Amino acid sequence: MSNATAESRPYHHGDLSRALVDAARKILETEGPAALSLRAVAREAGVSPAAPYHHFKDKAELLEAVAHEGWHELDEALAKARAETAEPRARMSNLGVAYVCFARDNPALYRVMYDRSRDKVALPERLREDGAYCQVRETINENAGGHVSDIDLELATIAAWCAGHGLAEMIGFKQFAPLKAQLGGEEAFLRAVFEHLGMFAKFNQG
Amino acid sequence: MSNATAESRPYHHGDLSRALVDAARKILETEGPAALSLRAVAREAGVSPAAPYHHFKDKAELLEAVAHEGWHELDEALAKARAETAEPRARMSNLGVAYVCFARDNPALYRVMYDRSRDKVALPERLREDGAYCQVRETINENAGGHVSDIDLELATIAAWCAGHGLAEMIGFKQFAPLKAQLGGEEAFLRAVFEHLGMFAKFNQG
DNA sequence: TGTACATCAGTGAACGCGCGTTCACTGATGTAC
DNA sequence: TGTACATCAGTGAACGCGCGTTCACTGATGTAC
Repeated sequence: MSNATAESRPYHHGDLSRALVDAARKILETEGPAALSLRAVAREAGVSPAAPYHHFKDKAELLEAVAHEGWHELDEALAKARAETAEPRARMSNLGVAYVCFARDNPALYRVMYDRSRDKVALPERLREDGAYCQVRETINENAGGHVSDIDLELATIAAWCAGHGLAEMIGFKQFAPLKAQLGGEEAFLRAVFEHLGMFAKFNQG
Repeated sequence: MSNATAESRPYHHGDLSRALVDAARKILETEGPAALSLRAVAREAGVSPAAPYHHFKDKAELLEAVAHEGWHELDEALAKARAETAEPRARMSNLGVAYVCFARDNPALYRVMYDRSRDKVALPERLREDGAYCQVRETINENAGGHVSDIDLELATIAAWCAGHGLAEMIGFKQFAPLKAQLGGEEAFLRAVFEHLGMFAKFNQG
């Protein structure tokens, strides 16, 4: 769809920004982050190497747009998972599975998202009230029945986030294949690992 | 120490393999993984760009050597942390802190270690009985008093490993600074997060 | 409705760069006799 | 102990490559009158 089919493409593209972000994501998922050059993106979008500069200041700005889109989609995936049940415990579990599955399905995008965040003061998802981080925090708060100090809530959210991130980064490791098979699939494996984290035990004892 | 001081260096280096690995690590920690080119390593070691080829087949092989050294040092750091106490619960906690501190102190090396592992069937540390992974597993086994199935032990180890990895990757995030200050330092923050993971609650209830 | 013209969004060639790797070479080392 | 010679471990120049970015340009679009 995004390749240059010399036949029909008009001189003006129509929505090149969009097409460039799509092209970047396609390259990311098919060839990995190392292959993501501005020239490759332009090539994939069927456009000259200079064209992207009419839409993005430089390569970093395009990457930023890609990462931003990734965070947004992660937000949506978590919101969807969270809405599937009203039971706090199950919500938490669904959230964890959804998070890791997002990373599994978009591994290169996921890496770009974090690479772009690493040196920022705030993670993008923290900026919005409906962001992924806040959804996790609110779900933990529900689990605790609301009776938890701000600082404990923050720590628990960080703990959960880190556990999810660690698992997300490792879920693709070939290493785990036998165990996954033994447990009857990847999601069962995921739930079993979360179970073993005994996550949020602190807030779930009552 | 590794710069070319034209005065004294003999034509033959003596131990260029060693010097190249050192140079690579220095670049890694001062300029980050993106700056790690073979040419930069040779430059840092004060040697021509072709010299490394007498010691490593290609760039990948040098990276491999660097990663290998990293895993080895991680093993040692964990062994040291584990030996500091005989109390299983404290051992586990120390192991977690030591792991994350290793990553914090060698962030770029840590990333290279995982980048080199990502596509392998087995993680290097699993291959040796005294490796980091086995140390974690054994400590969890101690916590459980030895009464735990193989599969549960494996799952718990993976859970702990992922949690540690997630925290290790995020520990440097500026985001956490206020919370660290509030808790009285990075190690206190770390221990608090581990505490909130409620890790190994499953095996610690008795 | 038609036309002049400013602006927008492309092109394609070129820039300088650093990279991984190879090559023919040479200086230093060590070993056999 | 001395010497011929094979081997080892460097050099420095060169290769082709893809990159990010800039430049002068031009075709397409939209707006004022």
